[in-house]
Amino acid sequence: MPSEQSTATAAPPRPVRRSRAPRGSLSSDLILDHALRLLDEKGLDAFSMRALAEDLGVGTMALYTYFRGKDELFRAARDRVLAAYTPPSAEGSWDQRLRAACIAVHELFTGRPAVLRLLAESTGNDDFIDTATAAMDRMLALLREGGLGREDAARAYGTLSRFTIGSALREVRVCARPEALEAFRARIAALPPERFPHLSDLAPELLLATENGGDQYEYGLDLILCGIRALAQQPASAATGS
Amino acid sequence: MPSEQSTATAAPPRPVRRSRAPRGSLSSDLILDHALRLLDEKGLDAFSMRALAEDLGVGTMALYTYFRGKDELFRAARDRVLAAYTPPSAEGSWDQRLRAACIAVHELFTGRPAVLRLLAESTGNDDFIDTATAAMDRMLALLREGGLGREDAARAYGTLSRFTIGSALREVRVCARPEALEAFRARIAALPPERFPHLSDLAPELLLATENGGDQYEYGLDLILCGIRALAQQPASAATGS
DNA sequence: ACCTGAACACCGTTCAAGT
DNA sequence: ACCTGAACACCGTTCAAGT
Repeated sequence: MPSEQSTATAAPPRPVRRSRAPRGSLSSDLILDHALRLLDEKGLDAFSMRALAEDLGVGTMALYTYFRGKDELFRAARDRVLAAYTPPSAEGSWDQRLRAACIAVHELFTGRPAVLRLLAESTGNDDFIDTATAAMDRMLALLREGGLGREDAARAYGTLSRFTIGSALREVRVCARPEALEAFRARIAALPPERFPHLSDLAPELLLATENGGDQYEYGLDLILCGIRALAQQPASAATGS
Repeated sequence: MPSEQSTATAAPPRPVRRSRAPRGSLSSDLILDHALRLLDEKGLDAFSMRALAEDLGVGTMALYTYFRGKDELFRAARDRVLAAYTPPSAEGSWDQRLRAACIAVHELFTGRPAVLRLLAESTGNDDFIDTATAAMDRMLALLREGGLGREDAARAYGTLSRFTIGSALREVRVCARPEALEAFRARIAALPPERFPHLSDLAPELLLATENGGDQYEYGLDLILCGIRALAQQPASAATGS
């Protein structure tokens, strides 16, 4: 007789899994691997505990022996991604290194769209993993090395992190989606030029900027770094407009 | 006999609504009013079509005669909020007016936390309401007035909008939540100073910056404006680091 | 037309049970 | 201990029906 498992004559609508999953077939690491793959491929909205279990070929409740629930699983997935962060090699002046560090964080985020959304929506209530804390510490060190005062360093860091999250979010949600880009193009082309003269006039440039998401991040980063450098050359904290 | 409605002797677990809602009791505007109130009070996560219907005292399916579904209702709610935007009065130099316009947008967003999340998660596939488009056009006009080239104006606008969204998100998710602030305080206090020296050293300043979310926005905005002003004084597009 | 409840196909999670 | 299915309390939405 063929080796293929022969008890059922033809598979009815039921899922493919036939028997109990063997005892050691699961682990938190394996679960997280599949969860991140599912998240990257299908997106956060399509993710569910049931879908993840099916992807693993186990019953839904098997997941609950490794994670208290969906939230805990998501936090573990997020930490797994953050742990993968490796700071860029330290070369050049303090601001060049700061620039490189920000870009690395931004790339980490855009590379994991679903995890970015998790991060953006987190209330910051939970502990972060060491690598994330270390990255933060390193950026603060660079800002201090540049000569910024205590308060300026703290606030400049806040500015960089807010811009990085906002930027990565936009890239993931629109720049990286062909349909979204196409919709943007159509919308901007349909605008009545007499009511929105500048928008219509700058349409090609706006489109180009939207298509090249990564470049846009670096462009904005440089604007902020320009302000930070100005801060570094002043004795007191002052970046007020007038 | 008392006036209170007398058919039932004692109300069983069922909801309070007793009879059919009268014919004209509903309207898209009324639905949106309640939806926005619910969204602001309970948050996006607690919102559901069923909860909204109960809040309105109608059956769930009544909502579907006014909106095709949840997405359409959310888009209408978002547009209602965006339509409430009134640009600040035009006074001062171009950069002062740009600053004021950004702050107004930021305040609009932080005032409607749930709608902000909707906006941050939107793929940008859908049309925006006129007021939002007009605000965008006005900002581009100011950047051009400042002397920025076509490409610089487009990209500077992108930078401002990315920072504004990222900043508003952070404020809504952590700065405005006492529990989140408290968690942040506890976390930062528990950090081993020998491993994260700068983070520990700057703990008070980081906390202060997190508590004063709005100030943090203006601080970062000024950093970006500093970069934009530098751009305005140069002939070609150049904000590169070195 | 406007509003309704029942039903369908989902979801996260609890619980008691199998091995 | 590890894994299971059934069940519970949700969800958005379709559908046929009432007025």
